[in-house]
Amino acid sequence: MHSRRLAKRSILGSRVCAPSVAGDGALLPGVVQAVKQENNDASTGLRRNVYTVLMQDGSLIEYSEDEIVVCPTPMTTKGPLKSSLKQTSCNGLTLPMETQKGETNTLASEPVEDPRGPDCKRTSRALDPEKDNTRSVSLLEQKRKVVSSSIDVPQARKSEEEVDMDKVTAAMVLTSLSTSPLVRSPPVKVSEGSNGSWKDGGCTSSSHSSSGYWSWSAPSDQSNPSTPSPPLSADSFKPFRAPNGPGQADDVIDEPDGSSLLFDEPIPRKRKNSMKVMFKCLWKNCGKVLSSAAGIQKHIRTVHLGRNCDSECSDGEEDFYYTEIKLNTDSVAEGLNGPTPPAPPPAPAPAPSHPPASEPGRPNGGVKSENKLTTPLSRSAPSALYLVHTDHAYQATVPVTIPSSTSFTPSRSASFSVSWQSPPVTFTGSTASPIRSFGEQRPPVSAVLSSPPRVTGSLRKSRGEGKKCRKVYGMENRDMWCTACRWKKACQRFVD
DNA sequence: CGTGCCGGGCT
DNA sequence: AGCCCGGCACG
Repeated sequence: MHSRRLAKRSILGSRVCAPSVAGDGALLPGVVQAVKQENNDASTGLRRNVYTVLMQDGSLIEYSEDEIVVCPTPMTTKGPLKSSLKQTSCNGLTLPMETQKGETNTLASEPVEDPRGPDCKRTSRALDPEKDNTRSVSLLEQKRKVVSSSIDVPQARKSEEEVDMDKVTAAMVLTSLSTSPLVRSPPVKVSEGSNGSWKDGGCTSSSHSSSGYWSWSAPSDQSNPSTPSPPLSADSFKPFRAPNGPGQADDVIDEPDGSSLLFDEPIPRKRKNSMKVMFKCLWKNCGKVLSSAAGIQKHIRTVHLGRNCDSECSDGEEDFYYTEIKLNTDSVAEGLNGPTPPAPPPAPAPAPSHPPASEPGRPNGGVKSENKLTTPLSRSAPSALYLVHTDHAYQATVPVTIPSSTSFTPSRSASFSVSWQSPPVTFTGSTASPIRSFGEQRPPVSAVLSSPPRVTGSLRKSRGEGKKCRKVYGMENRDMWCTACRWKKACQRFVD
């Protein structure tokens, strides 16, 4: 677990400057693509890191850590490409100018030696495991700044464990938001070369997040008591993805309590959380549902994006075209076997009106059988969505349109705001044109007024129209009703 | 009038 | 909190 984390927060992707091959002493910018340790001093057992640096000209060169230095300024402040969406400040070593301009943030003043810098712990470990290298330190510090200036991290707090979890959580949010695989693995594709293609750094975030509205109040701080919407569970972060790669360890970590948070809604839910995660293609008129992220990515890549290369040359664009949905296998089963299966609604067009379900974006292994789940359940994507809906009873979800331009490159210079409270995820600027991809998106307005759509006190909730337990099971089978129905409360099972 | 479910009472 | 039910409102 730890080893994984280390890898996750590694220096990979860092911008550095390294002496040119020409040997003229000039320092050329590059991005760390890989790090390996070499045991080149047998006597002392000293190990040194060797960084494989992707140079601006596209060449890959290995340098020892003494040879490279942190690149003082980003080579590019523009054209962050897709990375603009990637709020992964953790991995984000690319930082917007503003952040670097020594704005004194809380952490900057922290002693560098302190390995417990809230957000850089891992980074530091990964970077500088066992030596005291000033350059490394400076690199470190830079990173620290990056991170801390992007995210407001409380300085002193809780136990280390908690801190850890928080970080994990935060990372989760970021990762899921980023919906980018680039974050996970060092890009192999380098062609764009010198300019603006250092997507790996991927975290030019803060400049965009300015308009962003990050409700960090996540699980612990549900500051909006009147919000009926499900709280931000650790799970909810994952949905978007984190299929393969570094995310794994953390996913595992969060799993246990994530599920409990998952349905933390006013309604009691007795049923076990037997969820199945599926990935649905959001491409217009497609709606293909696959059981693995890899599968759906591949599908999108090949079918919609017309790329034939494998995941390695993916630039992550696929991520914007699919969403994760959660199937409550319980309900499904029940529906299928029960007396009167809850017929899926007419399914208004592609209505991923809900943020992709929340379930550990657990790496679903490789490309599994793509049809395996295209069975009863998945075949009807609508029903899947339906189920997703039912889990958020009171969260009147209003399908919305997002202001989107025609650009196909999803997140270029996009700014967005996200509120975990209720669905609103709003985009400004160009977004993926094929349908809304980020789950629920609403017009900015509603995002700002984060108060969820709720029936106000006096207004009685208009009665549901769908079948309810009573109708479905009849009075004689009262024991089959959902508890709410039994108690004459709003039915939970067949939510409209 | 049947039904969904709010509000509130009881345990 | 879990359970139950009177009674209102909606269709």
